[in-house]
Amino acid sequence: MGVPTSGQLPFDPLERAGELWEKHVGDATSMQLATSIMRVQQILSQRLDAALKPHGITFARFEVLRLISFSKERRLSLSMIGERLMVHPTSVTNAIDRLVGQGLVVRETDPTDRRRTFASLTPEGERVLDAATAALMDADFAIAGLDAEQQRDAYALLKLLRRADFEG
Amino acid sequence: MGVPTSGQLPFDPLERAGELWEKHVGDATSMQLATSIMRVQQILSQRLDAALKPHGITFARFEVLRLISFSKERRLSLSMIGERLMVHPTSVTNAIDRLVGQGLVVRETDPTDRRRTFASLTPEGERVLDAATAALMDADFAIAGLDAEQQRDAYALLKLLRRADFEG
DNA sequence: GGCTGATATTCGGACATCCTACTAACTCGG
DNA sequence: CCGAGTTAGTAGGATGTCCGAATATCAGCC
Repeated sequence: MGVPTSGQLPFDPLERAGELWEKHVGDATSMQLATSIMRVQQILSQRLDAALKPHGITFARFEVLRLISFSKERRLSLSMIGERLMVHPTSVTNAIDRLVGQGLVVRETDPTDRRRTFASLTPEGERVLDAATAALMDADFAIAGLDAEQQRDAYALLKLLRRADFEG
Repeated sequence: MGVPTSGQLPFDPLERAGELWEKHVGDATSMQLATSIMRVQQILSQRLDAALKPHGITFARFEVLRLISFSKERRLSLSMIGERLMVHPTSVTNAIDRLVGQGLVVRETDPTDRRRTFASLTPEGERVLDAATAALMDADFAIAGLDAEQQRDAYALLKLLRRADFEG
């Protein structure tokens, strides 16, 4: 099939890359971790999107729906969504456009500041969010192979890499 | 600026998301790790591409150049590149198209199997690869905040998540 | 030897992300 | 009270990734 997840290779390509790097360049520790993070994200993204496919959304759109549903007034400005998800404003516009097109979200202009646009869930959006949440929990968020303690350890280590981005 | 890396938030949005998830849904461990991986990849990708920008390539293209240079005969078929980097064949075609357009790589048809296409580095490709490698090592592959032991720990944990994809 | 199936690559389309630039609207100081 | 600067959102373009489908070539079997 040629699909990246088919994995016919009899060895771990990242281990191989590390050996070659050590031989030709030098210490491979940081290179291996950086590359590893890129690969794992790719794998995870595919698994998560596959789990959500029956519900017609992607993980990126799921995160938007979830964030809106968690807000106190059940609506959020697009800029707030961008800050919380740490994505570019244009990415939010793109996601909201699609969600509106699917009938899962509606845009409302803030009367007190007409630059601002709120996004809120439609009843259908609520239903899809609930079903998608159940599907992701059922799939354990594609985190297979790590027990709860390892998951927390990994989270703590990755948090150190993110630190610089939420402390200024 | 609205840039995702500017981070004006006084709190960690992933911690906040975890608290809300625990309150409204349930155990947040796997959700937090999955989301964390997505975010860290995004941050890393931006840092790595920024470090490579002066050299005119992205991290995706850097990986292709590096892989070719490590091969025994200093050339690789596109399918081999896709397997090793665990990306879709069309992604390889895309990357090679751009590298050829930049004059860093050349395509050659395998005379013994005319379905196959080899990619090899041009002298300019070698130069750019060396300079890019130095830039990435200088930036420590954007892995700031983790010492060598933590980096190896994180790598080992992430490897467990990848396992299913290189063992069939 | 030729037909069927597998393999290698490419084409076109869909998504998500970024960046730069633009418009509209708000804020604040003189 | 009005102009300069800031903020919110969107438009257009570039990258990279995936998928499905098409093309070309090779391999094996009868």
